Amino acid sequence: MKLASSRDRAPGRPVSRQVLADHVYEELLAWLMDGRLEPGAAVSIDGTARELDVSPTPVREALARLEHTGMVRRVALKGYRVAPVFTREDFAELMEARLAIEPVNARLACSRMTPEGLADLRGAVKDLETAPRGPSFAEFRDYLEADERFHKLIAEQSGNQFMLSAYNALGGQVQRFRLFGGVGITDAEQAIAEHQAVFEALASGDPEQAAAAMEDHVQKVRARAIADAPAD
Amino acid sequence: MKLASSRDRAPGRPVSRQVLADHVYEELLAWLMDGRLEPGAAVSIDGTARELDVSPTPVREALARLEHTGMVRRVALKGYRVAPVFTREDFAELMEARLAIEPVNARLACSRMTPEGLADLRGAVKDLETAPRGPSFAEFRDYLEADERFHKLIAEQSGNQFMLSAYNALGGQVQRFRLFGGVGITDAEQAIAEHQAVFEALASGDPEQAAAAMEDHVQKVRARAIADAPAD
DNA sequence: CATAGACAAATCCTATAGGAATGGGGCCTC
DNA sequence: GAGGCCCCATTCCTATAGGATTTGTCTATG
Repeated sequence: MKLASSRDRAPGRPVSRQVLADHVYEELLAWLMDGRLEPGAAVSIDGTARELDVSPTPVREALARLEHTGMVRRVALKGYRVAPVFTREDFAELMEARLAIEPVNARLACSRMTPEGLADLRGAVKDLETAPRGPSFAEFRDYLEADERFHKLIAEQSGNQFMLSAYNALGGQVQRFRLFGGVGITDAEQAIAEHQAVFEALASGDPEQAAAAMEDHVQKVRARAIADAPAD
Repeated sequence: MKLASSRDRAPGRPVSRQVLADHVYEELLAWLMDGRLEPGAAVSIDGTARELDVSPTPVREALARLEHTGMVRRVALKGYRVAPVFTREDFAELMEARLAIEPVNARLACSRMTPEGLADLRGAVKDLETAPRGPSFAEFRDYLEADERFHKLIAEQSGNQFMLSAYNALGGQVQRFRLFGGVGITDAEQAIAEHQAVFEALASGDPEQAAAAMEDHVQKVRARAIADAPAD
């Protein structure tokens, strides 16, 4: 594979303002979410560099950033590995944390919601409704993406950089993908209804109602996931 | 300055299992907390490498990790800078986030508290009481360290890796140091009393009481800080 | 057959070198 | 005198090379 290097761009074009390490970072992120890198698999620095046709230096920098997100783990002098699979305990902890953080985000976002923010949220809900949700990963990828975007938009609209950081620390983007990695979407109808409820609560302008709707949603997600959890 | 390289160790001695990038990371962290690197100051990769007598590669890796903590910011092709100073809005957002996260941590920690955890907390409170708190940074450094340790211990004792990540995402360790950078400690007596209250609530084993004590503490910290906030 | 030791390949880690971009200072032009 | 242009020093960014470490395999020995 060959990444676009900053050297390759045509002269005069607006510069990309992005360096190779950033491209490598996003490429690795895509690999993780595509399931191309399975949990526990080793991520060789030199190997990845050869694969992407870059030198190990930017790969090293990209992995250093990824490590802090929890998606890969590093052991000194041994290299990087994709973080291990989610256990039931991990899932329970994640939901506990989401219950602590996301209703607060909804409450804050509700009181500071802009028309543009509402429009973005409406778009995410729409995408959630129309996204295909077949059994294979490629088919429900868009669904999960819209789900994640909905929650992330609320975190951003909270207007609180630390709440956004805390939300991001949950690793929502990827944890979500990995959670359903072998399961598929079985609760789309209910989940969509709950997202609509959250959206309407936000649109209504009542912060407490928004927080309650979000809490209800997360709790129901937890209940459904526990009900048909895959074996560890 | 010269960092200990893995090459320097005597043969046969147990290997350090730590690489140069880790040393650089911790050294930079210390610089940030010592105030040796002021907000807004540029952190040159090559310059830092020369200063620490290492090559730029491990410095680059260390900075990539630091960036994700919010302590330094990177602009592509321009380099790293220490994150700008806290504004009043930043502070308000931080306290809002702490109010959302820390009482939950206290509640969880209370129900899962171990005797060892309680002993550690007791030690942190003791250190808080006995730490000097003079006007200069070096003098109240230990005080802030004990304060931070107290809250971090509770986050760890929560037994929830995601709540701990969320807490760390607030940048507690450093934000705290930077907050009081030019102010000094003026509320030690009240703060110590509140920490003792939180500790006793945790020791009592009543999760709701622990959460309430923590919420009370954070709200009072906010109130006091707003009262005598430095000009932006 | 099991185990310990040695060799080899792969990998990580660091240093060095050089191309590329940025920022500042001086100079020229209008 | 003001504005624009060019040059140069500094710094970032990437590639390459080589030493150090780990791991798998193979062999020899008890």
